Amino acid sequence: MERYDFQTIESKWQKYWEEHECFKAKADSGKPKYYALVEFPYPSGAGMHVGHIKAYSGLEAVSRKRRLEGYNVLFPIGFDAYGLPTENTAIKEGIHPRQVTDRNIAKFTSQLKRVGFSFDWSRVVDTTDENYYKWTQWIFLKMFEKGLVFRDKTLVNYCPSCKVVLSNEDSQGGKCDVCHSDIVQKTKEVWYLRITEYADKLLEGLAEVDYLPNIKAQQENWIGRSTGAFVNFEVKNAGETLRIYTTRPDTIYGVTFMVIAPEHPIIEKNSDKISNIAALEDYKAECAKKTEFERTQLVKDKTGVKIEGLTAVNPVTGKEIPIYISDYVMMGYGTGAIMAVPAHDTRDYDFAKKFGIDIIEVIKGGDISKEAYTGEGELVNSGELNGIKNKKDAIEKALEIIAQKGCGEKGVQYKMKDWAFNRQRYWGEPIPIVHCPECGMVAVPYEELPLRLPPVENFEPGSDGESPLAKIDSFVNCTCPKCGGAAKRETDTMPQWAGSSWYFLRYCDPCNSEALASPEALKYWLPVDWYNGGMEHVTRHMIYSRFWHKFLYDIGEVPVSEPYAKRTAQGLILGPDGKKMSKSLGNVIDPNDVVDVYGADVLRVYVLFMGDYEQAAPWSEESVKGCKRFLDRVWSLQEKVIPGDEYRPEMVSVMHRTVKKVSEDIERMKFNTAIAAMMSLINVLSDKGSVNRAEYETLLIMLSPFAPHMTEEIYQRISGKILNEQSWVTYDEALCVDSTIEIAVQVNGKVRGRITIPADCNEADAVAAAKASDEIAPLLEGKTIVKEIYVKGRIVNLAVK
RNA sequence: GCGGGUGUGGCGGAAUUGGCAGACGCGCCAGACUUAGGAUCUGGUGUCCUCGACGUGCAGGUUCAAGUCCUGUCACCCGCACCA
Repeated sequence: MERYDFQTIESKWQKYWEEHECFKAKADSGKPKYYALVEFPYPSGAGMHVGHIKAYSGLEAVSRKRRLEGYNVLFPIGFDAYGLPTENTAIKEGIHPRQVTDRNIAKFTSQLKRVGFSFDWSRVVDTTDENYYKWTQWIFLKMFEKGLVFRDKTLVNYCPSCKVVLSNEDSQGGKCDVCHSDIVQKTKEVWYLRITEYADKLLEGLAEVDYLPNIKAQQENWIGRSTGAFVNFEVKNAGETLRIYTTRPDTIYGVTFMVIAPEHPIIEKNSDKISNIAALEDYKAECAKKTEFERTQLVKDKTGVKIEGLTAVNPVTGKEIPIYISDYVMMGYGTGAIMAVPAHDTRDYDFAKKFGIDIIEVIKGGDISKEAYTGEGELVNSGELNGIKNKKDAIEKALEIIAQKGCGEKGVQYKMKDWAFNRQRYWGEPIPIVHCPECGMVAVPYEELPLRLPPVENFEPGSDGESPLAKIDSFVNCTCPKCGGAAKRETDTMPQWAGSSWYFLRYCDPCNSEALASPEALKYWLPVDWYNGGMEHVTRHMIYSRFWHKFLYDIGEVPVSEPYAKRTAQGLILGPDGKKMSKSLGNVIDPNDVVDVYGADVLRVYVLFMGDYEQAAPWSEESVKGCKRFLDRVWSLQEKVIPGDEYRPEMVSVMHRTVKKVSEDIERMKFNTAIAAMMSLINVLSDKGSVNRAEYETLLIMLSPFAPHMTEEIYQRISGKILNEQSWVTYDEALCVDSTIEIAVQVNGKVRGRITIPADCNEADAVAAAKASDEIAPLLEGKTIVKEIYVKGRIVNLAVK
């Protein structure tokens, strides 16, 4: 028969599906809904990556299976199109980022369609479309209204040569990515979203969702909740207190000094009482110059300066202790000040050793002359706490004492910081705020949204860390919506994470001009039933979007509190050399090349077969060929079709077993073993030399989520029907086993023979059969059987002496 | 340092959760068909010498039985990182 012509046949079915709107999700179908979501791509100029194919092929298989199972499936796609690379390309080519974006989206679209993904193309979302970012701005204003938006100063990476603020990614190693000059830390006033207000809700919400355990762990870690105590230390002759945060109030008797961050306000406030103020300022300036690189590389070497003129008093012991500044304490966590317990904290220990400060043991168990002891043990040198052995009890009692003395209270801290929400770039959503000299920060009225990006000639970065929008007078100068006076627009744009924080809501109702989506659509489709994406997005993107969603839930805009019922992540595809694919290593595989040579079905089967879906696996051209062979064998089975509306008797159990295996494995994302099971089935059928129609149709339906084009074609040829309109195949647990089975017989744990017994054989019969078998009987002669074990359907083991 | 993960043939990986280790695929070897084979088909393929022994990073342990459970240990990968 003719060879499988994938070019013709794949485009034939892609056209058919499109013309018949096979994958369009309809809100009023009467079927149960299923919302499968994949992370929408950033449309880069390089085009699609094989990683995208793997990321989408997983839920693509699930979606196709769900449709055959009778669900109304929403499987959408869109583009997260704002961002720096596009802007840089535009600058380089001297064209507008809009043009670059449109060009890249067109490229991605054609590539995705070529692979035959069953996306609902009528719901495509583009974050840079004004009908979309209108609602991104709308949500921002709602947050502004509810007090979740604020301005604050922060240190940013600044390149003095390019005069531009850089992200951490663009300033790796303390050098500017563009001109390679040294980055300095610069204070700048920027926008923040108060995500920390939602820290507890984000943490608690994890209890009600089905995320992979490691994903939950990463989110918990990112939020980083810790419980402890705030304690106020009186600062002598300054008339104020120094507030610290500690997770170990039980070690308060071991405090021998205090450390505050170099930027701590108490220094400036009391500069008149400090005799070495110049030294402190020098140190502070030195720290500001330190790059991220130096701070992390020089972790072990503690530096600092003692504050001369101020001392603190331990509120529990009354002891007077010195105060130091050091950059190992940061202003951004806790209160920017700590009580140092060198005996039981490695950082404090290093610092104390270097500065010759006392080290007092308060917990027994270590040797503090050698190193800090951070384990548990009996408390000593600790007044009323002495003798307590259990850490929890000790903390409890210490909190009691602190409360009694009125010098502190229980407290909670998070590692998660408020979300710095701005970029000084053109290609992003304008922040819809007006700065009025009279009224301060004023929201752009809702009816004026979208606040459009001005169409300008020159969108290169501004100077002194300003956005390019700052140069455009017609954009900047405006009237205050509140008082009508002259005012200036905010010129920063939103970060890339903004548009992706709610795109899954827009898919539910992508063309709505009255709301971000209609309440009916949201009620019908939410929550997302299954969300799959990369491990690199499980903290930032997922926490940001859960935060936005929870906010929208609180103001009544969405009907459920958690956006994603289930979240999984796929592993990377590595280069053929086993290293992460990168242009510089020249090990990048272009999915187009694979489609050109082998076809879309082969590519899809391979990315799912290459290994455990959740694990990284290297690309292998040879193995791609193996998948090609497999599909070719499925194709050539057409020559061996015989009539039959039911499975042949000898095929019943293997058919049912395979259907069970494939059905279950798709749900568990074990696509590799699902495909392996179908390969085994092909081997069985090849050995038989024939396949009947019932068997073939079942195989085609099982395979269709992976290789939809070929299976549609064959299905139509052998049955005259459309596979996509059929139902998913079912199995009967009782028919999965044969009536007789072969099991192994062990003697003293070693396999010595095998017997064939009825599947429902009882223990006595099985053991008897084992003992009587030709291979086993001789081994038992002259021996005593001490124990007989029979595991039903698996094994007989005879322990003999 | 903290959190997560992974170690199984020449390679990618299976193993119903304590029950025949190496499914399935690649590669390799042999054969068939061929003018030809980098196409296809058939058979073989964990290691070691002959009987039967050894084999899941390493060392112990529990068990009739361990890749799987326990104790210790090593290596690699990813994320966060002076988080008080």
